[in-house]
Amino acid sequence: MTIAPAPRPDPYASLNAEQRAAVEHGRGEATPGPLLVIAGAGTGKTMTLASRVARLVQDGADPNRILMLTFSRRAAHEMERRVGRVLHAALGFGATQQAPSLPWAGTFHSVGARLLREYAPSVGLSPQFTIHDRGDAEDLMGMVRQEQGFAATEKRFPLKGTCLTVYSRVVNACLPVEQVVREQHPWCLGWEEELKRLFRAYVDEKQQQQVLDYDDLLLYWHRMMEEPAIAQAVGARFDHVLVDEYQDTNRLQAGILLGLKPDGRGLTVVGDDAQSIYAFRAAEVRNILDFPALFTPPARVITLTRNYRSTQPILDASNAVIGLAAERHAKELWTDQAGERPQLITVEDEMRQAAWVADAVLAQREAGLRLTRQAVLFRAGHHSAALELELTRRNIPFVKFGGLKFLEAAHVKDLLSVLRWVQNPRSRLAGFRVAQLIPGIGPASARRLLDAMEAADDPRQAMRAFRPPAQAAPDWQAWMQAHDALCSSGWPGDVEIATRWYQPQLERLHDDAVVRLADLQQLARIASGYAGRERFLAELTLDPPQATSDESGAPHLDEDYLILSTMHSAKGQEWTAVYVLNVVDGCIPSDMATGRTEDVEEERRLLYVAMTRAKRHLSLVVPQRFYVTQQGKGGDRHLYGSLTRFIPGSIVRLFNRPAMQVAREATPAPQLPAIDLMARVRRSF
DNA sequence: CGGAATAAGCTTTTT
DNA sequence: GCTTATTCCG
Repeated sequence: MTIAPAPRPDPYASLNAEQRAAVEHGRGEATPGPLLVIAGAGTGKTMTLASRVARLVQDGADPNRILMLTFSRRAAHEMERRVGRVLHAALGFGATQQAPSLPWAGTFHSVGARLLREYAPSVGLSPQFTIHDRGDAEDLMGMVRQEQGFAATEKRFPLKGTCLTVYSRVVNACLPVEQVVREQHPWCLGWEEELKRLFRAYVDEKQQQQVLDYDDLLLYWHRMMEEPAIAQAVGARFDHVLVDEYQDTNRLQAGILLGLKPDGRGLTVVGDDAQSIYAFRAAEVRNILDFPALFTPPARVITLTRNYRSTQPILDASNAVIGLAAERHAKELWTDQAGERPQLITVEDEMRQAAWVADAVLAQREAGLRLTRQAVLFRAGHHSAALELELTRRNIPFVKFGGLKFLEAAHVKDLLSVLRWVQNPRSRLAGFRVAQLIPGIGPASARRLLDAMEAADDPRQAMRAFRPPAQAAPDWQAWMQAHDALCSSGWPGDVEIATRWYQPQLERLHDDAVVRLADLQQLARIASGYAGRERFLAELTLDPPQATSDESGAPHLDEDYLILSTMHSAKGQEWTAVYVLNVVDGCIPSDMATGRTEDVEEERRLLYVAMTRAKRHLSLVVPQRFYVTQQGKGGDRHLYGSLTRFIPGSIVRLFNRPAMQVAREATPAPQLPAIDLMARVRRSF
């Protein structure tokens, strides 16, 4: 049977004038000048960027020479999918033909890792380097902090996590230690010299061990681009460089881009200053505000304001919230879609909040809206705890984005450390962790072993020569056998060997070994999808599994499930119905972030991002009383919350406020959960 | 020296 | 609630 060629619809037909201008910018020129697209929430940003890439390829650009940088891995996947789709249509391919893919699409960090590995020999870096995630970096900082004697100072020295936060900001914002401490961590004033000494030791340690942390991936890339010859060579590999979510880039990233394309030709950046929510990670809004003036002639600026996602009442409320922001690129989103007003729901406490959301979700589902089209958003990972319990109780499947991580569980880190130590015997961190898993070996013996390995030319030989304490001898023997097997085995059998060695330690150390073993089997499944041990270790750090589901087991992909997500992880996503939890001062803005006005402004944008995720239904929930488990002194206590300062009286009128909460408070009768019995009966078949 | 038990903080968001 | 530093015992 032959398939008749489908009539080819113009893939660009649905673009509006501004989008089309962005897509066609510089067409016909060999190297288009720099372009900045200011794309408000829901204005078809991804579509526009994908169409521009497709247009370029269709006009003859080589996909291998297009660098597409995105902020998150999730966005990178999405972009690749969309580009593929537009290209597929544009080139008139049949159903079975593959559109060309973009080999250089990824996050700054992953592209950086790839380039660094490639150029490692010419910049004095070991191509074998391993990558530390945040947890590893913190552990290493902790080790150095201990070794330098800062753990036992008279006055309390900043904790390892704080040290790493300061260090990370120093690197990403390109600022001196003094300024970061003064502006971000004033309670650490007085420790500047010690911190600098600590950071020097930390850097030495990383180089000694041949590891890079997240910040290094950008820092080394940036430093590499400061060498004109290398910058020239790297820049010449790419005809077009496109950057998504430009408002979330930091100074290092901006510097990298400028190194790649000093005159801006071939450079396109897209973003929305109103959605800048990563200043805590040293993102620099000025990057996008100042972009046009970096070049002569200045970059062209195109602004997209027509919203295709939400209804006008949702936009009115969102515009009003962001309208009170101190400084921004003025733009008002508009649409021609009518709809209901967003809701402002007041409930008594977090329990009622969870019950209300569960009810609302089920009601929407009964009305025909699949769970995957609904999402619950919140400021911090733990804000969803009560809701998760309620959902589990009611058997509503859900998947949670953001918050706790599979890779951070102790047993998963143990197993990964085994693989990493074998891969890179100079990794002191992995070694320290693994060695102490062996019964009879503690910090002192581990240190002796690692010192010997560090001093040796061949660290593996030093390990074999190591004489452990007598009582540890049999277990050490078992480790060496596993180690040697791992050195000579193939992939993905490695994971099995490592697990077999680790299992007795797991059972000895943890009461819930069975549950944890299941996680390791999960890890083995993930591992089998990678080409080899090195790739697995490198990519797992940069592209960890993003969603974790509750312990009752991950829902199958074909099942319907509700989305729970932090507001940060919700960026770039959209759902038909969105519920925002804890819209209360103290949660949003978080009381961690009410110190400086910039911080409060970022929280405002965060609420704006959350609200603009909604297509048709938006509900903000305000519990009047919520539990805090902070500030240890008096233990847990209730706080009486008031509606967030971002929705003052003048804005409240843009919402519907059902009076139901009054009835709830006034009713002395015990609260019965509202259930849809009919629906339950139907569902049981 | 190793390891368990006890005491004492801290608690956002992500690559 | 969960990690980190100290203490004490084998």
